[in-house]
Amino acid sequence: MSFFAELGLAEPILRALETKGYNDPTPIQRQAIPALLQGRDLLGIAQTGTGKTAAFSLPSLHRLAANPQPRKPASCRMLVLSPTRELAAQIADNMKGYARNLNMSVDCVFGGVPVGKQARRLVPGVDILVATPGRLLDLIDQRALTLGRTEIFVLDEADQMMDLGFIHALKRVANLLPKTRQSLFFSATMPKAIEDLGKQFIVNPVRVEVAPNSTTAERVEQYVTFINQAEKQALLTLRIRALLASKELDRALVFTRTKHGADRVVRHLSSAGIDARAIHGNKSQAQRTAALEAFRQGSCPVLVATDIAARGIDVSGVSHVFNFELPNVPEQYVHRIGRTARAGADGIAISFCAPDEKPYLKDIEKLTRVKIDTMGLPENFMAEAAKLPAPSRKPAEMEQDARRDARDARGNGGRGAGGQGRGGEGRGGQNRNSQAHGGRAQGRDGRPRDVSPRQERRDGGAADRGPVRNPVLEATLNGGEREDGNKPRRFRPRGAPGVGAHKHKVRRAS
DNA sequence: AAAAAAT
Repeated sequence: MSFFAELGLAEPILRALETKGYNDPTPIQRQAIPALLQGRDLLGIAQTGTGKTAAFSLPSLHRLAANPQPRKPASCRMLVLSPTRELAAQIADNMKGYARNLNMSVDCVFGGVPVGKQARRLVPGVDILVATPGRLLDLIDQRALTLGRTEIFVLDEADQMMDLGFIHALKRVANLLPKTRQSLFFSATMPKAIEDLGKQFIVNPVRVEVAPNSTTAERVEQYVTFINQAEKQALLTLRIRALLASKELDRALVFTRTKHGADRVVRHLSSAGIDARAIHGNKSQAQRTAALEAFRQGSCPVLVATDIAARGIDVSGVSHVFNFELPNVPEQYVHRIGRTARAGADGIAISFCAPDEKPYLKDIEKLTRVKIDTMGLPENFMAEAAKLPAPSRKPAEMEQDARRDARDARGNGGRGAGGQGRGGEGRGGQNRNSQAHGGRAQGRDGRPRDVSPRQERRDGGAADRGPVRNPVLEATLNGGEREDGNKPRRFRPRGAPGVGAHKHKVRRAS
């Protein structure tokens, strides 16, 4: 008999766990499951890779199954929100596994794919719905879904979901949920200010914390190499080449600060003969899915990502995490390196730190209370670097596209309608390129774009950036206080000159 | 300052 049985989980759930080969509950599961079975609200803080998904899934499934309800049209009994599409899909997959012996439907909805099919699937209602915020609200606005019968509300990566960019959507969703419900918030990091903000969504929560706030996974060996920005690319290429040659590297995840940066790194690695793919928010959903899948399956050993992949993504065999640039939010470092050393494995995290990034490194070391060891440059670095081939040039037309996009994002917001429908409904995952080049999304000059959802995203962003970024409005929403603990930022219209002099002081008051 | 998330 498994130790999960002692927690009081129902037999069909125990059998599903057996199938998966799970015997021992992790610490967060051991602490969270009894409280959740009682119906308590919960604030769960745990390192990555500690089984958070099961911690909220198992007791929730148990409670839903213990109180069976006929399915109600356009409603869900349990709602799970995730900050990225990939994470939502992963959570839904896991939950389907846990629910396999129960008569319980699990569905997942997110943007970047046709909405029609999703809306139709919701017509009879589902038991468990995993979603990203934008598409969820879209479906609600279309009357494809109501939340009036939702019994359990789960917020994964809760700290990120309460960040400026998400808080609006979150508040809307929370207002649509019944007052009496069970709410569960999970995250690996939970800054105090965010935790306070969360209290308006959650009632007298049990607080479960299995590791000190913001600690990094123990089994990750962490290193930092001090290097100029201009030399980072050569260093990354040489390091990965050597690690691949010596078979030390199974899979490597490389984090960059920007989407363009991720593409640039991929071009450099590719021209050096290293198979790498990029995943970031400017890629079409099909490209994102394909890149992650190739990385999972092992056909592509190097995935270059923005922070889109920093959280939650669970790929086994990630032996190395490279921080090509250091994250400026120190919590993000914890999430990033948590992509390695998952489920008992070891991992190595190597960060490249340019002179101007040293303050970030300091913040990270302060947060994690770890002094990160220095890793020197490889032997003959300069000579070896000089031998590397020049990267394939980014096509000039892409540069033009980028400039035009920037202009569009500043100016007219009125494109929206052009991006409709593009015949995607029946189409499966692959071959989405032809779609991007097909029905829609040519530039104004009619040239097809490399990436389909970008333009819409930009416009949408421009349209709602004003209110979301407005600290005055934020303060109002938060009851008169800036909840993030930062000094209010001055609202500045796009394109207006900034206040660069404060750059460093603003970042961290304490 | 960047990234993510709807069309």
